[in-house]
Amino acid sequence: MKNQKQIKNQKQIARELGISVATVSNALRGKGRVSASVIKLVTSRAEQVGYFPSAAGRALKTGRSNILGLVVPDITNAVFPKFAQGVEAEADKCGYGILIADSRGTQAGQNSAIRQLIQRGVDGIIVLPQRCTAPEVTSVPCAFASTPGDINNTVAANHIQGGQIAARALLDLGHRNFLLLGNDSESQVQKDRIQGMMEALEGIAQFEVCWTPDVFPDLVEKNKTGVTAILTVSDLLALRAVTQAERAGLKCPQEISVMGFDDLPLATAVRPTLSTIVPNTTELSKRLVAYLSAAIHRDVILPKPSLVDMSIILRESTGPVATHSPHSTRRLK
Amino acid sequence: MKNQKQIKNQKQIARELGISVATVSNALRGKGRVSASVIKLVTSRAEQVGYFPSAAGRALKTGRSNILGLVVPDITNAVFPKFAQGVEAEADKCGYGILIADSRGTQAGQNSAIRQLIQRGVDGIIVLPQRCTAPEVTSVPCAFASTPGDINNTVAANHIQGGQIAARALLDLGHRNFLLLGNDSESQVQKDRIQGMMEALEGIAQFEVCWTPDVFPDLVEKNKTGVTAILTVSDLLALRAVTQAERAGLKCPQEISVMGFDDLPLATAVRPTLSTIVPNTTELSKRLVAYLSAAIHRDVILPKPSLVDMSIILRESTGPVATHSPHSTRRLK
DNA sequence: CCAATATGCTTAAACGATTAACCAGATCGC
DNA sequence: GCGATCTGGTTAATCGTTTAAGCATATTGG
Repeated sequence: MKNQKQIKNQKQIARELGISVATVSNALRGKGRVSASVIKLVTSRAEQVGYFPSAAGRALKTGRSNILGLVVPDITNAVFPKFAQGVEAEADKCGYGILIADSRGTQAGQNSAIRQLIQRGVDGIIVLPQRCTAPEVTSVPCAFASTPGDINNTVAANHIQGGQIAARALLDLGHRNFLLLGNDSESQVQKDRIQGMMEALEGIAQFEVCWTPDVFPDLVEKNKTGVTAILTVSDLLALRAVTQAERAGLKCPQEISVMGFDDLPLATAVRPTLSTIVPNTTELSKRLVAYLSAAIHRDVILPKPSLVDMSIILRESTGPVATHSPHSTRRLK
Repeated sequence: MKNQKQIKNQKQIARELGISVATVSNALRGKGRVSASVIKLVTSRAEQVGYFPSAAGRALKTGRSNILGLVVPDITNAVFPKFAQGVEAEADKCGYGILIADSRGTQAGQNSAIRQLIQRGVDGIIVLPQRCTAPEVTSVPCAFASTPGDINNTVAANHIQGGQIAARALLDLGHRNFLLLGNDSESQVQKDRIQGMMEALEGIAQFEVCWTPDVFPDLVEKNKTGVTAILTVSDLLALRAVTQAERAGLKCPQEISVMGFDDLPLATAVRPTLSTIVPNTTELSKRLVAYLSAAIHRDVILPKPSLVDMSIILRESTGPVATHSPHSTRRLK
């Protein structure tokens, strides 16, 4: 019995049941006027033969593919996975699939990725912008998930506020002399995080900002000059700071506290585990998908960029400032 | 001047040029019989109005979407990004887009993800299987990128060989007493890696296998019993081993060598930088996409699973075994 | 009891690209 | 000079779904 005919479309179901394709379509979509009995008949038959509507056919007629594009500057960036997971889950809830594209770190790549996605028929695009590059005019709705300091921003994690709570947490622990570590002074995200830290420290504590694209500061030296807390813009930098410090005999957190950013998986794998600032990717994803969904259906266009606060996770790499004077030089031999 | 009419399709171009849509299609695709002059006319006009073929229209007619699905067990798994990047780049070269789906770590999730992708009209699917689960019968070609020990495997990184070269590198450095560290004894990938290590060590060196889902072994204790080298199944485990050892005053690599796996970004962020085993994701991606592409076009179906060798990167976390007896107890104060 | 409305379904026309089939005019072989 | 072939197109059908419009039959209001 050749029970599984290859072609399972509305036409086949219609023919088998002796009704028209329009009725099949209406019955399955719950539109038009179809009797309850026919609806039951059609749906059960569809279920039975394993029918599902052709994405291409539907897309052609409706002009919607139910697919969103996601453009990331660099997939291997450690922040990407959590974000992608959030977006994928949220999109899935709303009936959207996610088509990914890597902009390969350049503005040209970003534009070409966006064009490609449009040509593939996506209904909307979420862009994690590279260097705050201005979006080209596009024929589909586009959400830019950037940072507060980016003018093109649509929805963003509040990196400035993240920097602030990082600094405040260590102020609360008694620290008054900070080293602020970044590794890419061109990155708006990093600039915003550092800015937040500086805002919170200004007038209350001493601090020094250090951009370390290649050369890493001598932490023992810094500690001798009084630094007891290091605020970094990423868990990777925090990891480097912690391991470098411990290797040089500087105990973390007893002698020096280190704060990371992003809560990467490594944060709990390393000892001491890293205190860190974590973006609310779930909420971010929700707003991004909701924004696009609204824009696609031309319901409402939210005009102003919205910010999602970050939260803090205190683990082992941060602690109260040592009770003895932080300026004391320690065991000179 | 309303130069940019919204609708840019073949019909519009045909009308404007006074020719038929068939000729437009033929001219653009280089099929059929069209004079050189008309081809130039059509292509330049298409260029001018920014025409590109509708993905839905083409997909409907040709039955191909030029989109591949990618099912991953867990996007936040740190191995994913590099793999996704390779697949995306390779797919892009072949004219395919990548639709991602997260199987949320369960077999049910995996099956539902596959079904979803099929319903979205993908031409083929790449699956990173969860726990070596058997694939459902699918209506589209499916490539399983698993591990040598998986029976459903299509193309895989040779995790067994990876374990072997990890072990041999440390044997070459003089080590003869090993600790093998895994954290998920149900994972076929981890089992294969450990198996490779054991194969290389068997009869040559002493070793102990330790699965650490939660409790981590006391490395100082192990070192006292003679262990000088730790082989792990992941960079995260290696990171934990290194930092735990250094915290306990056990110098790496002077007193203990640690080998990671996968070459995650953290491998170069931590001090000492991690020696690690790195899969050739580029080659893997190439073979996977090539396999699917062939299967889609019903050209050739490669029958036997193929394996891609891994390579080793030696950094700071591994070194020659200490010249003094490894069994010596060290500075008991 | 008849017009108005509701119900349940069918017909047919899209959506945009592809492609088999056809056709007029030019060219060619012999 | 005439059938055969080639050239450069056109016509029309098709992919699978959606949806406006149409058309019976049944139901209701007054």
